[in-house]
Amino acid sequence: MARKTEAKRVILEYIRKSEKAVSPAEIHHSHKELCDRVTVYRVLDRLVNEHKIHRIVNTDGVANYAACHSCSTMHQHDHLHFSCERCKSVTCLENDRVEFSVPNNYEVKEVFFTLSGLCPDCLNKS
Amino acid sequence: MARKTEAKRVILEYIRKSEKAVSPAEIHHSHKELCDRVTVYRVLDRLVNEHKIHRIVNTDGVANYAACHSCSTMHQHDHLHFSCERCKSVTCLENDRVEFSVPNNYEVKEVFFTLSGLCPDCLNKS
DNA sequence: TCTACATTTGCAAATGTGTTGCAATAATAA
DNA sequence: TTATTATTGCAACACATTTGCAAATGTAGA
Ligand SMILES: [Mn+2]
Ligand SMILES: [Mn+2]
Ligand SMILES: [Zn+2]
Ligand SMILES: [Zn+2]
Repeated sequence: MARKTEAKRVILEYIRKSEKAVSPAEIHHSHKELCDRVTVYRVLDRLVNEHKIHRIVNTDGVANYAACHSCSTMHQHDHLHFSCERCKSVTCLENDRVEFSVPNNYEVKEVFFTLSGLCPDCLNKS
Repeated sequence: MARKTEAKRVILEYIRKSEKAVSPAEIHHSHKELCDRVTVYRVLDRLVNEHKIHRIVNTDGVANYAACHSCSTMHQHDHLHFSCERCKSVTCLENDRVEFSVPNNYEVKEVFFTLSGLCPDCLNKS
């Protein structure tokens, strides 16, 4: 049975309050006293398994995590993600869905749709 | 000015002949005497900049590379990719295009559409 | 063909992300 | 309260990718 721990509570709260998806390194840097770096990874794994957050692999290969909004029994994330090439931020575009055809003979379990370029912040500054 | 080197020629040829996208590690393992591991990375970077190949980040964060077919002046890859969770293979589904709406206030430069699950080979064996 | 020189390479070392083993700690069911 | 077991910290590991620098090499121009 899953236990309530401070690390889990604080990390989930942090992810839920964040505008952007966050990386394990970001979480650890902003909560140095909370727990070890390894614990961050383990807490994130648990939260993903409990459908509280989802994992987005950035275009540079680094994992980022964002809150789930309607994934009670299974993950359902067919929305777009935006990866900024300048500030490296990852944003869920929850309202932008994507249409595609499932290829023959493949069993699709998850989908990852990511656009990259410049986010609104970086676009303003340029 | 870009130079013709053996490493570059052989690596490009290998990628073009491959059915699946290939990782730097795969390239190096199958061409041990060709060049150093670091050179593989550098050659791949150059080939991407010259629009000869494109980079696909697998769902496990590892980079894979596949040949470009019509990217003379800039990369244009709005096709689907499939990432097999069992054998880790990455396949370009060049014929499967994706429809999406460009979000407001974002400047989109590249798109990455990846499905994950089981590829035909692994589906057969299960 | 020869030469100058920028590009490319090898090697060693570093960085960064993520994982694993194990003993100590702490949440919670009973 | 106590027993059970999930969770944690720490050290060590695995692996992908990058960096610095000196040596090698491709090629434009003499
Ligand atoms: Mn999302
Ligand atoms: Mn492709
Ligand atoms: Zn940005
Ligand atoms: Zn497969």
